[in-house]
Amino acid sequence: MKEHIVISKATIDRLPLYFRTLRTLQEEGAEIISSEELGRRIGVTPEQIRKDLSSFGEFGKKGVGYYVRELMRNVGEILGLHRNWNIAIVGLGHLGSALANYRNFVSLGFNIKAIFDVDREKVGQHIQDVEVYSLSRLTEIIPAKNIHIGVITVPAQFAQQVADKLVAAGVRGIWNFAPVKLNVPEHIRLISEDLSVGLTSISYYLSRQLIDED
Amino acid sequence: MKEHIVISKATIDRLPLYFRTLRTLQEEGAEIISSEELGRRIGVTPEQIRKDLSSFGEFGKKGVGYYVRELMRNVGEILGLHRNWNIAIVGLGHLGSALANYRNFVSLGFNIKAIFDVDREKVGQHIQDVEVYSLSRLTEIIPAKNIHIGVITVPAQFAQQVADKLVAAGVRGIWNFAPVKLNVPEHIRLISEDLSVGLTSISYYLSRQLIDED
DNA sequence: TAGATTGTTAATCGATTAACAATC
DNA sequence: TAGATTGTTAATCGATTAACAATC
Repeated sequence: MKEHIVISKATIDRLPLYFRTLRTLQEEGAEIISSEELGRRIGVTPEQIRKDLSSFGEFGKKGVGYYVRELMRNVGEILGLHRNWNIAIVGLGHLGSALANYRNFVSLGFNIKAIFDVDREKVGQHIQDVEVYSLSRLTEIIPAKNIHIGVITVPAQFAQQVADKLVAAGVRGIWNFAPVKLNVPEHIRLISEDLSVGLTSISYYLSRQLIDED
Repeated sequence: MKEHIVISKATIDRLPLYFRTLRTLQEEGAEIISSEELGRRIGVTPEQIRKDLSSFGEFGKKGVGYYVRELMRNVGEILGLHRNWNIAIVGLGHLGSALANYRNFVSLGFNIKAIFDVDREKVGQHIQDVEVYSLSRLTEIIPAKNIHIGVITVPAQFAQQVADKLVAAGVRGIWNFAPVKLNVPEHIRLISEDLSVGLTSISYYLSRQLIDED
């Protein structure tokens, strides 16, 4: 691996797409893939793919292409998917429940180890064999179960305090679905999703279409 | 509005964040906000905000700032949130069900008008007053209910055929949660979310941290 | 008026695309 | 060998940041 190259955020965001597509290809039985064809399947230019991959090493064979299985393994290692990550979901509402049941995460090496909620009715239940704990036990259970990543699916007004508790309890990454800006220390990796952004951006484009059509 | 300026994708993706924050400010009773303070709340530089807004018009007052209510109305209009959009959810699995129950959409002007699923057990049920129809009736119901946007939450292998049906039935936008690249005609606005991207990107950074710490 | 803050132009930075030598 | 395709450097494009005149 090349050590001193700065890898762009854009590249890192494309890697999961490469991984996903390589896995599909592998399932289909493909052994070799060119950047041309891979690009077509992903919706990215072949140059982009070659450039992205080249910041991590030389994975292809000139005049031939990339070996699907080998490239998948390499991209998987770059993404840290060769090891297992323990995650906890905080907030068993509709979204938290959907994520707790999402089988895809497991196949990527993410293991849900705990779920937290304040609702007494939910505490003690099991979702896919994972126990639901009272939020008050978060500080105790996060280190006990060696949780690396916390997923926040609580209402916006509670998100910051949940984030603070997760950080204090020792998680190293937070995946936030509450529509607020969270403040966390520098060393914590925070990714926020806002589900209304996608829909709103569709709304933007559709309104323009109507104007254009006038 | 300025007509001939090309607005960058990055700008459009930030607008929903501006809108969300302005709404919070308004609920807090703030009447005026500077780009400086707004930037702090959103996590964006003040220059960025002024630049973004200036592609649509002059919404601020020099030496003063922006009137919260007025700016919110303007950004809302830019995003097409001043009108109502009818949406349909295809696939009432865990995720589809979470989206169907997500109250936030309603407050932005998105009205869920229909839900489709193949499961006979689910057909006929109601989620928040919205009826669940058999997928076979999609072609009939989309135009009847004047659905503008279709949300795809079916398993990956069925996503393309659902997209085709939605397009044929007349939707103009598709919000896709299935982890596959969908092909749709040029005039259809497609936004794809892949929930595993966020988690995988956290995994990438956490693996690096470990290496750095060695 | 003086202080504050916008809107906009110019400078910088970063990411994508094009081109092509290296080589399988 | 000839054809194909990578890896990489250079050129282009686009987005962000800095600076400041305009003006409330």
